[in-house]
Amino acid sequence: MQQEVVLALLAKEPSHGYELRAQIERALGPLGAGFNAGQMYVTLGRLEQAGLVSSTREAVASDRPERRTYELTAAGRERVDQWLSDVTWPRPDLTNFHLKLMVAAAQRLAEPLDIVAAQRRELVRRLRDAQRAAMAEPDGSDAALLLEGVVLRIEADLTWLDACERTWSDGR
Amino acid sequence: MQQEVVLALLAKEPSHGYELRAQIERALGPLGAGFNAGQMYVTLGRLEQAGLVSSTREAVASDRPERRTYELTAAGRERVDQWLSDVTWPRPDLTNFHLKLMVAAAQRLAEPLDIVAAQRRELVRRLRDAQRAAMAEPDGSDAALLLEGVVLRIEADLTWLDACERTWSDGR
DNA sequence: ACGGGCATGTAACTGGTTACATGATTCA
DNA sequence: TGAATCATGTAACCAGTTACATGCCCGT
Repeated sequence: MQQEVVLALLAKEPSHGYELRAQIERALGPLGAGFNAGQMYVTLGRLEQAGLVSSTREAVASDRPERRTYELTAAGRERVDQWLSDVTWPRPDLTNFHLKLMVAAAQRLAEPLDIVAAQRRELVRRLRDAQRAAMAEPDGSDAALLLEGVVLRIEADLTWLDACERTWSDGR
Repeated sequence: MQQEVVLALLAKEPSHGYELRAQIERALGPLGAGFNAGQMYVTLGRLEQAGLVSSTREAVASDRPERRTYELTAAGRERVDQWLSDVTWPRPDLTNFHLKLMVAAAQRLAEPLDIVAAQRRELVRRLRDAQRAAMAEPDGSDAALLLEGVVLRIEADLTWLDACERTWSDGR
């Protein structure tokens, strides 16, 4: 799990690995599912190594198994502040698909238009899934907002596929 | 550079590191700029290690400095075929930003709406840049098509930011 | 007795990225 | 002579990801 995400969650309150993982799965709804449990501990270990978090072994009496509580250090808090004011944003990477079309065309291994069509089928499928998932979430919830973003993205990508089709259907 | 991209280019014709790098920069227009030269050779080395490409040292007579030509192996060609029929697509990752708003709100370190505003300024800036770059490219060129995709994505993200603003401005 | 949830961890792989080093040729 | 271009490489870092191992407690 991304270090920043973990730090972000710890910014709210100290917690332990298992709980953090559960929080992510909860907070992200259907999108947060399916990652390896051990990952959390790898990440936490590295963050501690880097001095961004510190941990204390909790003596949990005759409670559940032993656990280790993590909290942000000063450096960790600073990093979170930085992160909050950071406006980087993942750059769209369309070059892969673009190159796929070019290679297919150059080699005559596959019709570019077929590739576009296959990709569109996939995105339409995902769009449907995302819309369905969105409807399952209570209106105005976090998950619903996230899913709205996903839907908008996919729609934009589908529009781009249309443009690809237009460009590749005449000439080339 | 992503292994698949390199394989894709080699699928067209055998080539050597320097040329591949130049091809990428050319093929992707303004988007392909600014990555470390040595990277190419790291990638090629790993691909060779994996048996996907093979190399021969070219004796280039009294031509330019020594160079090494790479070509796909059978396994490499198979991998390219696979890649062509592969319809995976990068999942939009909006969770980072989403979490940023949640943490900011929970901690009262920053106003969520300020964060949204800052992010919007950044994206508007990028949109402007992308549109300007698109106009500089000849109509119907590869680079123009790519940039159109970039523009569509950014617009979708801006629309999503509007939704974020709406959600976070009432209540919470 | 055992399955499932709680809880933690580790060794290893993978792949992108960087900083840095080397050296030839060409042209002003 | 010295900058620009052609050309190749390497050691190291960083972070995400996986497979796997361990062990407790609780309810059936």
